[in-house]
Amino acid sequence: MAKPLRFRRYGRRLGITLLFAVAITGLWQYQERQYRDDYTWMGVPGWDELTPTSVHRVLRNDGYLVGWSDVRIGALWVSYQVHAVRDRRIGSRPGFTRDWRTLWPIAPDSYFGSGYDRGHLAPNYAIAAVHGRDAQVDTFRMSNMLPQKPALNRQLWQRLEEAIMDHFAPRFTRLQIVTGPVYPPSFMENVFNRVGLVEVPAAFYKIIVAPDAADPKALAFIMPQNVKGNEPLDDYLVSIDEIEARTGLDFFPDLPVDMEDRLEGQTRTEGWALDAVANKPGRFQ
DNA sequence: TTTACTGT
Repeated sequence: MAKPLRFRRYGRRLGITLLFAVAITGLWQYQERQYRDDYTWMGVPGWDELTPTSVHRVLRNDGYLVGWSDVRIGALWVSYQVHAVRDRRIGSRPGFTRDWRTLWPIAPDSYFGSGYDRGHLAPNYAIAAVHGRDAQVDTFRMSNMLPQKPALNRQLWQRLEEAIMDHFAPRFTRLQIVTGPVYPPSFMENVFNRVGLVEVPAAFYKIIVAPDAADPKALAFIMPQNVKGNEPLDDYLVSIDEIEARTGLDFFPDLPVDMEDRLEGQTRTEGWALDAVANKPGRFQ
């Protein structure tokens, strides 16, 4: 007699729990889709082949998404959008913070004494100017940092980020940016090349897309760690296909096939006026 | 000030 009653009660509790789970999952997925639409174009980056070094999970932030790898112990990509802004003032630089979602202990002081900078993937200035203070604070999470040589971080890379906001963004309604690391071909040969737990990339890529142009345009760069900093930006132009080959990632997976070749298979610079900024000196010399 | 960071 007691048994069926207990079972009924248990069943009701299970039903309520399930209902909650469905509701919360639905809400979460709705929010997830919202984020993906706001921060990506033609789909979230994925992987071509299921290998340990290409698997990642998505961390959502205010203003940008991170594809986080628990094998590299670092981001494989960040995705965000920018547009030209009239008010160029931003808040002061917030402090670096731990990101508990990574589970790996990566502290703000983990890079101290390594000779590497804590290089932003989603940049402080652009995210702050376009998406506001909360988003700016999120860019200082350690999950958004990778070890970057000072000459690259403070000069060549900084010049590219400045060109995006000052020169490219005003030419189009909005830009979709995807940026991240390029690792050496052999995982085992680089496996102990780490700052703390974070694997040191050999180079960094940045993809810039103007999606709303009548004929969508893309620019892509790969910049190695060892640069002087004053090189012309266009020395590092590549196709998106080359970045896909060197990272194992698949960018803009929802692109129609005919557009894919034009956008990803070639390096086309017309419409960007790259010459006007390629040799512009950096702010920090 | 308005674009990086550094055992500040």
